[in-house]
Amino acid sequence: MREHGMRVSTARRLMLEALYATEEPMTAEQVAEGLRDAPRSDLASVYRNLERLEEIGLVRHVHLGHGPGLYVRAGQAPREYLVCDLCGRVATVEPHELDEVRAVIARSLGWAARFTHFPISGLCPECRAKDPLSTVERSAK
Amino acid sequence: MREHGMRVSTARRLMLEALYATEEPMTAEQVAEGLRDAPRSDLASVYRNLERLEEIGLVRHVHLGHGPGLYVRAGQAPREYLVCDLCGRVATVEPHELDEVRAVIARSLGWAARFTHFPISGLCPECRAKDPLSTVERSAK
DNA sequence: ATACTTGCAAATGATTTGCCAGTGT
DNA sequence: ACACTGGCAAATCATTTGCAAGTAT
Repeated sequence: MREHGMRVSTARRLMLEALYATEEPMTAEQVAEGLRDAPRSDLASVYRNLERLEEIGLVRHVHLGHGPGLYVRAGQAPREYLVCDLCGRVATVEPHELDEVRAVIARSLGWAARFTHFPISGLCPECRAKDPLSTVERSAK
Repeated sequence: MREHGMRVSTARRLMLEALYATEEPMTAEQVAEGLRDAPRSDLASVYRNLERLEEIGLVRHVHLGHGPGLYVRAGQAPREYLVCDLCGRVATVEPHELDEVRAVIARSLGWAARFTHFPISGLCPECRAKDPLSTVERSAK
């Protein structure tokens, strides 16, 4: 952080601790809970800090559905996501599992796809099996 | 609509006219503008109706970035989207253009992917070329 | 006539901004 | 000391809900 002219405050330290303690994406609110012991916490500051930490590449965020944005620790090979439009299930995969998918997209469309910010959405294997031909226009909130 | 016990009001007719006049996804606010001539309009009603129309399959919605949700007319073969994390560009493709991508995802992961609700996000051909190795953690708002 | 619809006001949920006091360096 | 931070209150944006009055059928 220091390299970016940022100070190392307890709040920021605690936030990073919370975020780096797991791979699970969490809401700003959940990150704030990591500060509940500290003198005081405040969502506004948490949002401000999440933004700063994201700018310097220590944190990133994902949109996995209709809820609030989710924050995750950033890393060299960030995990990628899939969400089921029917049951809402979220699957997490290591980037290499999508190498082939990325290759096909690159070849056929010329885009360098990443599913770290928006997930691959569709039907998970279970719902796919259960549901008939599923027009699937209803999305699991 | 009638088949679903819904009444055919002018508001709804106008909303559908606005939505079916283009393939472009639009915000609830933009849909509401289609009613500006009518006696009065109201965003609350527009949202209520968009929800109903979505339930009966005449409308669907997409999330293409950080902004508000976008509504589009629903159809047999709904278009699918790609958005660039850097320049924000949105590309629209016909479903068949993604058949191979879908096939690979189905084979390797077992999911039936659709990019009608969440786009494929990543780097468009241009940004991909310009940007070096782009860690790309900053996403175009 | 009845039930579905709408406008309007107000509530929610998520996130942002302004401002001044607090504190790393 | 000085500039960056944090708390608090209030503003904003997108969307939802309650309710009484309006209107398709």
